[in-house]
Amino acid sequence: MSLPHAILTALLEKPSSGLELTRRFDKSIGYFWSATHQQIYRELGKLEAEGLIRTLPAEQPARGQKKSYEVLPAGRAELARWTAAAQDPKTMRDPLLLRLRAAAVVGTAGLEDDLRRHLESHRRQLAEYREIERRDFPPDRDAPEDRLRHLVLRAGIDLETFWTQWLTHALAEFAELPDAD
Amino acid sequence: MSLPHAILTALLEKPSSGLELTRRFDKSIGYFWSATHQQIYRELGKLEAEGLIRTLPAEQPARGQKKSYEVLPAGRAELARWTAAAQDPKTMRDPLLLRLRAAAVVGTAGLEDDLRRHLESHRRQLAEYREIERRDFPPDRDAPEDRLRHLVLRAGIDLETFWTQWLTHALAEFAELPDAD
DNA sequence: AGGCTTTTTGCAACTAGTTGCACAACGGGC
DNA sequence: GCCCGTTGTGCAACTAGTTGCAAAAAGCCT
Repeated sequence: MSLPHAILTALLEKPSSGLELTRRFDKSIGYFWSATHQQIYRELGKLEAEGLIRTLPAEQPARGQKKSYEVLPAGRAELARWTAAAQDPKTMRDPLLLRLRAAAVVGTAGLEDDLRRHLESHRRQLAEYREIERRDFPPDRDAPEDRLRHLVLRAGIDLETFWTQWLTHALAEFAELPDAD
Repeated sequence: MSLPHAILTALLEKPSSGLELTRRFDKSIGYFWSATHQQIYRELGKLEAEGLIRTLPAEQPARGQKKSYEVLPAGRAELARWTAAAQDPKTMRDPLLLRLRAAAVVGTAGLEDDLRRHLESHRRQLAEYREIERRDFPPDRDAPEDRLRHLVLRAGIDLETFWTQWLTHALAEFAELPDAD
């Protein structure tokens, strides 16, 4: 049950409307917890019904019929509770590794191209993370919240680094394999 | 839609009953695609209905009586198709990183213990992978299927290595943080 | 033989996430 | 004034995975 807590975190960082949240879930928070706008609207409704958030009383006119939400004390308390609660390590599920295992049985035909696509995409993500690090975490900033956020970003960077290296290695292995299937 | 293909792969490696599959999903295949026994039984039923697998002709089945399955040619073809098909990189979802991000807002109280638990669990998994590597992939074996399976295992080893390092680093940061919340 | 436990299979209900679409409001172009 | 694309919100149906429980066969004990 992480989505509500992802939303609470995002709203604490900055009160937002559903669409703004959706946009923010396409970067930042969404880098390690993705969500679609439908999920977000549904969850906002629930959180409001539970009294963890509320709509900000209307302010600037702007366009549309925007509803902005902010976190109530009960919401902050729930987030703190969840953050501190012990959770079991998630069960791993990686389709790409599964496909490689399958390829050991049914042959590697066609797989190589997709590995290249994945490599490309991990490289792009890595470059983006590095850019964020350069922009948001210059060496002199180290307020506690910054250090935690930087730590999370480092996890992203190191994970993408791992994948680019591993995929590169995998492609090299493929090149050496007899390519019958 | 990976579960059916995980099962096909497992059954091609060795025909099994539902419970045997469940056991195998607790190691090996399950290391990167976990599944519960209920998922597996349901999926076996579907795969049989679709004509991708069949029960081994032993005795007519009844509840509580073992049924073993094997993959039919159509099943192998479907697995080959799926393996070669392009798939988008999965959207990342990691509750632990999310909690760290939340901790930057609501404080780190209580989180440290759970990080230690996770570190312990990743260390255990890493040791297990290393043992499998030692046992199943001595330096002289390199048949093509072995190389692919070894590649997958290397991914597991490197991922667990990353997590142990990152968690160690995170705990070190925590030690330096003012621990008010 | 009678009951007790384990093995093996499975149903049903639930939770979480995805996909496809609907609809209202507003701004801009003509 | 009217169509049209954009912004913003939302419902409904579907797919995938989880949890809790139960029931048939088989072995085990005395």
